[in-house]
Amino acid sequence: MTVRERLLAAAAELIAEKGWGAVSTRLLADRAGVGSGVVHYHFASTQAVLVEAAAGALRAALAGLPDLLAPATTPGEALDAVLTALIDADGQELFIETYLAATRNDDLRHAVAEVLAEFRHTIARWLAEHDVPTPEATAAVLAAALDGVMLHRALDPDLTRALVVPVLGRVLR
Amino acid sequence: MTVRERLLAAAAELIAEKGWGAVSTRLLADRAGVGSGVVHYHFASTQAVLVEAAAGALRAALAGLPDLLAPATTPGEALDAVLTALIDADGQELFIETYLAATRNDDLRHAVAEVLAEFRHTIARWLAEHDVPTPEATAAVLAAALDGVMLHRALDPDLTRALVVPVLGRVLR
DNA sequence: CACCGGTTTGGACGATCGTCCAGTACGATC
DNA sequence: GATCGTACTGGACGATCGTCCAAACCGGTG
Repeated sequence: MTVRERLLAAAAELIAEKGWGAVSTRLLADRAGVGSGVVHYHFASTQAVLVEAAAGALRAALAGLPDLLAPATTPGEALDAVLTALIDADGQELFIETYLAATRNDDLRHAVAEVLAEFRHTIARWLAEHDVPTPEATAAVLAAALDGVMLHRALDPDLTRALVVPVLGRVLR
Repeated sequence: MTVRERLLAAAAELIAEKGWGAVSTRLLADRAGVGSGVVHYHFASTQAVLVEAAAGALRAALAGLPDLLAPATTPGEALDAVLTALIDADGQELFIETYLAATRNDDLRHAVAEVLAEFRHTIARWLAEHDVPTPEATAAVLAAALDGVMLHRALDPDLTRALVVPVLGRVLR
């Protein structure tokens, strides 16, 4: 793992842990186990590290989706698979932080919009193949609902998969 | 409007505008049109202003909900009313910022948990009165889904009320 | 061995942070 | 008019911020 990669990994951890606005150059370097000056050797600015790390984490999460969705034959199975993956991901809060940061940074906004569009498209394709009505609109709302569940789960662990799937499953009928 | 209230109003604006971590003492005082020292005269710390402002905004939004929900007779009408109120509120991003900050501040966490529980309860009561199955679980998921829609709307204005209501309405049947 | 380009270090710089406090402004009370 | 308590101002303090840079390090080449 190169120093550059260690910095990106540290950034992803710290955004989720401390919040986007609380990740500083030195905190980043300390977590990566390097001197503080190396951040600006590999990146143009501290913000640039955060943006690249966040966009990378989003794309990585998206990459696993098709394989996850393929074996599901019923809406309940599909929902269950996606939710499990999202809950297991350590980056629950990272995603939310990234969405908020994207509203204030144009580079990040474009990256997030791209990933989000592909996420919706992947979901919509599965929905269309399984005869769910209005697949595009359903996918858009489902993506939002899933992120909302992630957000609320950070405050209320009782919002379990077993509770969410039956209710959200009604959307897919 | 007292200086104390002006500070709280400024805090609510700035959290939504700049993000929780980027609201500083002097930014707060400037927006409220007062000297920078007055913040620590009325409040114990800058964080305390943010917490009180955020909790107050959440409670204020919750206070209008019952009156909003009362005239609705169908799930579609109820959803439409709640979504309209949320979208019209200037504080879309304030709520999300507050949720994230609550994961890192115990005082705020308790305040948010309280408001969220009452929000769910209000929704659940309406659902039970209109014969929607599993009203408690449905209300919990609906609350999360609505916040998710608010979050995605900040990035994609195409996620309109007209698109969301029919899809999310399926949850209420 | 000397030398080199890429990598890393740790500290300097000015700006801004949260907090604190001596001093000012001002209506109420005597 | 003198005194007082509350509300407020603006600047001082040390800490930390992002950024930059001179110097050190280090494997590969002459």
